[in-house]
Amino acid sequence: MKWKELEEEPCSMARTIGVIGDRWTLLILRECFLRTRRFEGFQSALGITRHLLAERLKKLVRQGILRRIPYQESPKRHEYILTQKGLDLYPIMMAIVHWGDTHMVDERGRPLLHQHRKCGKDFDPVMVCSECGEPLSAKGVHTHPGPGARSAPAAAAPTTSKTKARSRAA
Amino acid sequence: MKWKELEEEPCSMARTIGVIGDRWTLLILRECFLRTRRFEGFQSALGITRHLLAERLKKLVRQGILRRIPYQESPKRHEYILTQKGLDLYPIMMAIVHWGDTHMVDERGRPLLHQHRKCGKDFDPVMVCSECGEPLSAKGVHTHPGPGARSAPAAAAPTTSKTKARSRAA
DNA sequence: ATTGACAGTTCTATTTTAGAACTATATGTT
DNA sequence: AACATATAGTTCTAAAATAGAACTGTCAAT
Repeated sequence: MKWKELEEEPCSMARTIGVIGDRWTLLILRECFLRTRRFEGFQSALGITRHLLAERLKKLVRQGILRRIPYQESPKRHEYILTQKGLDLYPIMMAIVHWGDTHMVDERGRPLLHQHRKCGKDFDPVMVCSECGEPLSAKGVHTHPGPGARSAPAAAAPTTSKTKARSRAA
Repeated sequence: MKWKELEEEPCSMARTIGVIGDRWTLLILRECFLRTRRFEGFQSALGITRHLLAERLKKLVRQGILRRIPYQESPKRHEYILTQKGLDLYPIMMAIVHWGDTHMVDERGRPLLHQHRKCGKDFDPVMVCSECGEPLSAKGVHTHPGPGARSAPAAAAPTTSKTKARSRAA
């Protein structure tokens, strides 16, 4: 599969994965949320090759996740700042961190704690239903096709090639 | 960087990314949550090469995210089922889908809707503070080092190589 | 005049992934 | 008996992505 295609699939997850679903992009975004803004900052924090870093930053800017803003003239220098679209990735980041905190920590415990400014306490992120406020779990949720679904509710139109992907929505 | 190292970094995000942070793994997990269980099911739903699929499934089993369970003898056949550790990835999946629903849908709208069995309504996932129940945003949260932090709060011990990554915790 | 900071670009070597074909075991069909 | 089908892989080569290092260009400071 070419990863370009991913962004056009009728699946919100596939599309999102097409944009942020690789290791370096995710790590770059971590740095963004930790307030790194400059090329050298990302490079030295991550040990990513300069080539790939330049490439990924361009992609994130193209996708509207980062904005490239000049912070000095002569020589021209820019900072990379999260847009609102980028800031909206926060729940994904928190969910990833929380899973790691739950399943991947060693004896030493969590590397980083999160304090909610509003209530002042160290917290865990909890995902709840927007309608009733109750916590969500895989088993408590039923998925069904929405207006953007590609195929009829039941069976997807079979494709000709046997190795081609079936159409699958999410 | 070798991706093996990632799993040993003092950062819950890096460790998690080391396990699930690549395109195919994420898409395989999507299928798991959509109740795909068998090799051929994953293969035809995703169009992934059989080679990579076998490789990724092995890794997910090794990581305790999937369990390989026999469903028939002669010839021996197995299904791949999410463990609790795997089911705990649900908030990550939902967060990814929700971001896509918000920022990546076309005119047609969302491909898939989610209904909360408990309250019966179609919902969006909302990430809230475990302590006060208020919604979370990047700006409303302050991070600080926890017991597993590698370095002193301020500066990390500098590594020898200039291209080596600085230690960074999350 | 030289050094250093910053933000890249360019190059080759290595690793990963794509794509297709092949293996193996058992069942069902002609 | 011979052949096709289903399932779950493995093996192979070609193409693409990434690693690692060196290089470019602009300006400030020494």
